[in-house]
Parts: sequence; C-alpha cells; structure tokens
Amino acid sequence: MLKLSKLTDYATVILSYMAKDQTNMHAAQEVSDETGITQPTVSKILKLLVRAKVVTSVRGAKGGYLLARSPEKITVAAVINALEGPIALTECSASHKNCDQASGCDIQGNWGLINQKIFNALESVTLADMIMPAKQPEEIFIPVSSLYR
Amino acid sequence: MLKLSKLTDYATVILSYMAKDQTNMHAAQEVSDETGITQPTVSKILKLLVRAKVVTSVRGAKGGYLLARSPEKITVAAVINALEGPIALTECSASHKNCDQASGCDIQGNWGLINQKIFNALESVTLADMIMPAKQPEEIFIPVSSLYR
DNA sequence: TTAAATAGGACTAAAATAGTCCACAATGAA
DNA sequence: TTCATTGTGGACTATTTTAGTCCTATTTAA
Repeated sequence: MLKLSKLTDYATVILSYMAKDQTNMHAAQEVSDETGITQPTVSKILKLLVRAKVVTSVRGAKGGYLLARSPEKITVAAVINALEGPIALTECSASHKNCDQASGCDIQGNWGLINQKIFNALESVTLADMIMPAKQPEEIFIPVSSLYR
Repeated sequence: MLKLSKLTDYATVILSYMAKDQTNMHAAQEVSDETGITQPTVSKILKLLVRAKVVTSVRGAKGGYLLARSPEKITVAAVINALEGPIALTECSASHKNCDQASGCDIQGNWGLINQKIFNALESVTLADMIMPAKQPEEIFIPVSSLYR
C-alpha cells in the first residue's frame, strides 16, 4: 500500500490542531482531549516531533508544546522524517552498504531518481496546505487504465 | 521510512531479469537460480504479477512467464500496485468510509493532493528506466536543511 | 502416463508497528 | 520547601503486517 505509519497520520492531526492556535501552549493531555488520540500516544509523537525540531517544548507546570515555526514552513517531508526517519523507498537507496543481491542490484540505481521525485512531492506540501479546506474530491480514484500506459 | 515491501523490491529484480531476455519463457525455478531469490518466493511474486497483468504465464511442461508488454510500458506504479495494492499514503485517502477521527479528519483532505503527486512520480518511471545504467550518484543524500525551509 | 510447470491458498515465522507504562527531571505555585 | 503538573527517555508488551514456506490441484508437452 506504500502507506505511512499510523503515528505519522496522528502527527498531522496533532499538528493541525496546534496550528489552529499558535498563541497558546498545548499540553499533551489537552491535545489528547481535543483529538481523541490517547495521551501516551500523543506524548510519544510530540516527543519525536521535539527531537526533530518540528515543535518546541516547555517543561514543568504550565508547560506544553508549541510549533517550532509557522505552518507554512513545516513540510510534510519534515513530519514524515520526524516519525519514520529518512524518506527512501528501498534500503538499497538509503545506503548501498549491505547490498548482496546476486545480479539485480546494480540495476536498481534509478530508485534514487524515484526517491528524489517523491521527496520533492512531500516537501512541496506544508502544514499550512493541510489545514486549508480540501482541494480534492472526497474519494480519490486512481484510474486503473493509467497503470497500463 | 515510507518504504516499499521487500517483495516489491524483489519484483523489480525479477522483472529486470526478465526484461533482459524477452524472447524466452522463464520458469520460476530458472528465475530463482539467476536472481538468488528462493523459488517459493519467486513463485509467489510472479503469481501476483500475473494477477495484475504485468506478466503472462503459460502452464504445463515448458511453461513459464513472459512480460505482458514491453518494459517501456511497465511502470513502477503498476508493479507496486500489483504487490501492495492501491497506492495511497493513508487509509483515509484510499476511502473515507471508516473515518472516525474526532476533529482532525476533515482537515486531511489534502492528502489526496500528495497522493496524486506521488502516484505521478511512480508512474513516470518504467522498467525500461530501471534497467538502464544508474543516472544518480551511488549514495543518495537528502539535504537536512531542506527539511526546514 | 508421466514429468514439469503454474495456481491458489493455507500456514508459520519473523519483523515492524502501535500502544502503554514507569522512573526521572524541570518548573510554577502554594 | 514542598507539591502538583508537565515533559523526557527508554523499556516493555501486544498487535499487526510482512515474509517465507508448503501442500494440493490443474495444465500441458513429450
């Protein structure tokens, strides 16, 4: 399915919520209450986002989290990177080190090209785009015919 | 990591091998011998590729597999679709049916936009491209700075 | 008739992901 | 100072997904 992890999906929900009110600090408990995602999971995700510098944290009573920068400057690529690590479709693309495929691997060099295109796509969409009203139809249908050009 | 499954990776290796000799039929055993992927796994993958009409099969003695069309017409998107199902980053994007996210989900409409971009990227690369010598440097480095534009 | 192949699906094993929990550190307020 | 609140780091378990194997049936050339 080439899918994102659930945690990444939750992260966009959490960040969207935080983007709507950037003046107030948001405690993990509050975010949990508002989004319906359990508190331990919210905490786990926010911890990862802090580590990746997507959000900042303030410890202690009255502490909480804030977006580290404006929604326009938070890309989907940065969020995925925070939750799932480097964006690369194959192990092989991330590093050629442990490549012992018999005959096929030298052939796979062009995964790099694909990775780059996908990275560009993910970098071109920001949190600001995500919180705008949808620009696409409700249901996404990928035309089957296009799979056999 | 936003990664493909191993099976999809193997599929590209198998298809690359088959693309090099499109005149002869290739039995699963032979493909296994040549690629180093175990025979049961090769069979499993080829069965999926037949179902998706990426390759055709001939049963019985002297049977085997052939590419269903020329490498230029086999897209990476079609291969991923065969092995992993529809290309969509989130469940939500594939279908809105079972969406019970408290407040965040209406916000996620623009995943469709991202999915479309990624689908386009995957559809723009064919098996023919894959078997050409690599056009990219050996190691792919995504500049960290680009994550914080 | 037999041997060589694919087809379909069940099954097990392994790995990745999701989700929870705990002990600790920081901080504001009583 | 002490306590309640809130983040930090990491360990841990449960769940789900993926990978890998195997068995039986079907097809077909010789």
